[in-house]
Amino acid sequence: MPSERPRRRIPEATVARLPVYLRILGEQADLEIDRISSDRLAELAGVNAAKVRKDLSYLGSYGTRGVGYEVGYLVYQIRRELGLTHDWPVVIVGAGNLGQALAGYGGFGERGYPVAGVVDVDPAKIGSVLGGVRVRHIDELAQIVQSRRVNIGVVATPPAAAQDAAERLVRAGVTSILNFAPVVLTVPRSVEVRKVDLAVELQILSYHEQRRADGTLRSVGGAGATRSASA
Amino acid sequence: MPSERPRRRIPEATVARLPVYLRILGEQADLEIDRISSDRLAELAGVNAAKVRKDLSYLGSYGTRGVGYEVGYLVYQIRRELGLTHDWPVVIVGAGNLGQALAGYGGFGERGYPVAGVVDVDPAKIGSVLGGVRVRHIDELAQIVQSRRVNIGVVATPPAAAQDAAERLVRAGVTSILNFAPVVLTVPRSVEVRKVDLAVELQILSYHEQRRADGTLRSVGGAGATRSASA
DNA sequence: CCGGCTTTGTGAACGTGTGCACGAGTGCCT
DNA sequence: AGGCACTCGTGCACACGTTCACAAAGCCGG
Repeated sequence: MPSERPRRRIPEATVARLPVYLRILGEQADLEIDRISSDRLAELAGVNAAKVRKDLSYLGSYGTRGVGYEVGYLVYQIRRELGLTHDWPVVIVGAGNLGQALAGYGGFGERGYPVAGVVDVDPAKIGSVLGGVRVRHIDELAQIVQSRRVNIGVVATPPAAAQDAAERLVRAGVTSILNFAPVVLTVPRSVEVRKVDLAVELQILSYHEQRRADGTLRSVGGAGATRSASA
Repeated sequence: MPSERPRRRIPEATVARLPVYLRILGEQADLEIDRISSDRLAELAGVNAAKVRKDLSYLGSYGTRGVGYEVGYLVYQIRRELGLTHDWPVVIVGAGNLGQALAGYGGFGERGYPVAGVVDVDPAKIGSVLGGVRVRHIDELAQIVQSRRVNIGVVATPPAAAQDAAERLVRAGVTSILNFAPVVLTVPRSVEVRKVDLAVELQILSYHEQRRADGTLRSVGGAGATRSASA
């Protein structure tokens, strides 16, 4: 087993697909399938086979021509590349509707992202327990981040409080933020931000519905072959 | 006021940014600001000014050289392009943790996406009320979709049930799906799917953290100028 | 051991998205 | 009225991402 790390830069688009491959490969492993072709993986992931091969080639993880890829090895490689060889504790800011749902979700910890803490400004919320974690005051944020070595923060506050939450996270030492609030966060360049915005997703869908409606001189019965769809 | 609709095809990347512009413009309108330059809008949206101008040019909505854009008119144009001139009722499949959070969220209806119904397979959940909507059995899905003219479905089921949920939605006549389950849905080409996947987002963040850690011969104190970050 | 079948890895072409730079209008001030 | 400062709209070049197509490489049966 080669311990080489080619360490080439992996394109963002590829990074975004690796988690999907990883999940599928895990499912295949559970089914005791230990070899898979790019064609099959592409089908399961809903993408083009050439794309799969090119994506995997960035890992330096070689498949075997004429045979395919070894599932277990691929899982190992992708996990390493995504930094999933150890846990990444996260801290959630905001114990409202969303914060509660996230903390109670449970899928966090199982997937390697244990909730190191939940904080809020509202004294009424402090002390209540969400998913096994007690809600603490936001002033304790820095202490939590440092003692638990947290790198990833989740912003689950109302829009008006999100920028402040982000700034506190950054000051506490967090370097990656997952933002659920519908606002554009301003942070230092060195901090990575990803946004999950329900309203944006719905509006993109309604744009397409709208377009569809405009051209509604066309067919009524939904024709079209079946295909796989990802994000 | 020109009633022309240039109706050019708008690039996907632009479509994904229009909702962000729209939200910002709405905030500006609330502040009684009725004119805005591409520079200012770019700053607030965390993007390049040229990109803003190019994006807006697809709308055919013209700004005024030397002055900027009229906020109200821009809002009107973007809303129309995104199909926000009328409500888009949505139906939620799955009344578990996530489905409950979504239905109870409230932000749906306010933003033009009223919850026309919530359905589940579990008899124990049926009848309970979420966000003013009673949970009904999944067999009533088609009836809800047709009577309420629903085009958009939300999949909030466990992974194993997601494909079935999607198929039922499609059969009922839904043409756009917002998928929260971590699976790749297979649907007819004519159906638009968007995915929101927490695990994927976290894994992308940890990839970057991982990379950061690899190169950790570099600075420790987080340097770097402040900038805006979007999705 | 050879020939045929399979599947990878990747060069090259194409399409999409980004950002600069500048011409072309517009409004304001003198 | 003329000049100046400002800001839009867009042509162009470049970067990034996707897909095709095929040579290279491995496996298997005879």
